[in-house]
Amino acid sequence: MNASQPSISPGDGAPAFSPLYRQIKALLLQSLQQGEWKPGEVIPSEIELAARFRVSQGTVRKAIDELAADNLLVRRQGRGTFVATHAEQQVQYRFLRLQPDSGATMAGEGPAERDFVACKRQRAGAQIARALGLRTGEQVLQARRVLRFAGVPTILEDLWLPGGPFKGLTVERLSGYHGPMYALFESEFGVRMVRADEKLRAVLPDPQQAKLLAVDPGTPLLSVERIAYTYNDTPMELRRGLYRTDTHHYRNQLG
Amino acid sequence: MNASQPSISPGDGAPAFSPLYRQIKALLLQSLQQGEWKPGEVIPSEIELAARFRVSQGTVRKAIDELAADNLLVRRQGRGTFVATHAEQQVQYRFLRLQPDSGATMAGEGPAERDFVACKRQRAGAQIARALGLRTGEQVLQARRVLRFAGVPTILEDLWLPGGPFKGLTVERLSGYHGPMYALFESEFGVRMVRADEKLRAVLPDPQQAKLLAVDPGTPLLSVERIAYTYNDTPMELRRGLYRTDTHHYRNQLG
DNA sequence: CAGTGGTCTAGACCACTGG
DNA sequence: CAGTGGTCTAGACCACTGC
Repeated sequence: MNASQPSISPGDGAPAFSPLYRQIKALLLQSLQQGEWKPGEVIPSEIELAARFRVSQGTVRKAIDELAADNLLVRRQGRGTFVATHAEQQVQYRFLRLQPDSGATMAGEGPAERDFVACKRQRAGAQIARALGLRTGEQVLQARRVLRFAGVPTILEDLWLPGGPFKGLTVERLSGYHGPMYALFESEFGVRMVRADEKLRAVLPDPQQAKLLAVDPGTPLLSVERIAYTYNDTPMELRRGLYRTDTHHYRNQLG
Repeated sequence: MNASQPSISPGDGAPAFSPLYRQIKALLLQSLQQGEWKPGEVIPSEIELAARFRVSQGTVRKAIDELAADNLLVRRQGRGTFVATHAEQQVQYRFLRLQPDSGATMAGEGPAERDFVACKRQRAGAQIARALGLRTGEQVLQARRVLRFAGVPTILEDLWLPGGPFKGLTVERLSGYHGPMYALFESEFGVRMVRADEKLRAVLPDPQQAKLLAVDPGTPLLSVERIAYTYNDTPMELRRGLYRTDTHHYRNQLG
């Protein structure tokens, strides 16, 4: 990497030109992905990184700015720049948009009570395999749980994880852990969820689902299908949730 | 405004210190809000603005960067910086997250067919008034429409607008306009919607709603309540939508 | 070719944190 | 008080647009 020589690749498909700070960003991403710095840890100071990449501090700064905007890094003035993590109280339910209809925050209701109904190995069907980027028949872990708030069952979730990265995950491990599930994935399996896509629908529960949520089978429920991704847009989790929306709602901000 | 003299206000409530570029940002926002530059128009170049505010180009740049991140401005290299608008083909359905289950984009289905069922003046009830920041009994406009895609009724929307800013809006005006409704609001009433909050629920339609959407009354539908805001976090529209999710889904990206 | 935004640098100084 | 990120400046040069 040389300041006066950004590596241009003319004739490329899409980006005929990549500015230096994006190349630095890519290198930082690579370090994150390879675990050089773990979630929650500090990364080297801007000055150190500038020296390492033989680039000005301003260029490193711009690369870090983008990674911070992507929620991969967190800047803290006077302290340093940290690798983002799901294991912090402040951002407990980072990917959960369900809120009680009363103004109260989700955390305000106290931590959810979690009951894991199952956790078992399976061979991936075509649909699951496609969502997780696996081949049909590869091993996946499947788990089901119910979340209760103030004693009321509110969310029923099924989730599928690729068997390889999550080898050794058991229902005991899941049940015994208190804190965000994605924090467990980080610390125990080195898998950090970076972003997710959700598809929402209104549906009616089947009898078993209705029973688990303690609602009448005619109650409309919000179906939330989520695919969560690690670095590099690699899908690492498929989750299908059923949310009760009689006392809660799904909140979304459009900018 | 002076480069060497950022106006610090010690003893303030929250921000004991406001950097220069944020003060510039506030001034630019004020100009946008007062209509000095209208949606779709170019704003002065960075160099001009730097001279006007007696600040370096870099400082103006950072202010504009934030406004662009907020989708209030759009930068176009080689051309200039423009005031964002809803009247552009590229971002036709900026606030509509419903997509057909097939990979196709919404626009790919061709423009929606719109039928306005009603548009009338009302006195705001307590709920509507609160959502729009009005007093109970103030005049509001209420409209209802059905959106069809490929002939299939898919969305039923009720919307409420404050009577003051939207004086003169009629069902003819709405029906005769082709293009995003928010673009009409910009050009005809000088109201630019900047952001919106949505609350989603799964519900069952009442008989009238079911009839308008041509579905069985037992069909679960996605209820989307939206409050849209102009500059300054002023609410300017309440919208209640019912979406069919048998052929479409609501897509959300979590970062 | 002039004008615009985009990148990169170097250096000075400020605000915040922790020992 | 040393070290970190945050702000601001000034100047050089690059990439893109339109005339």
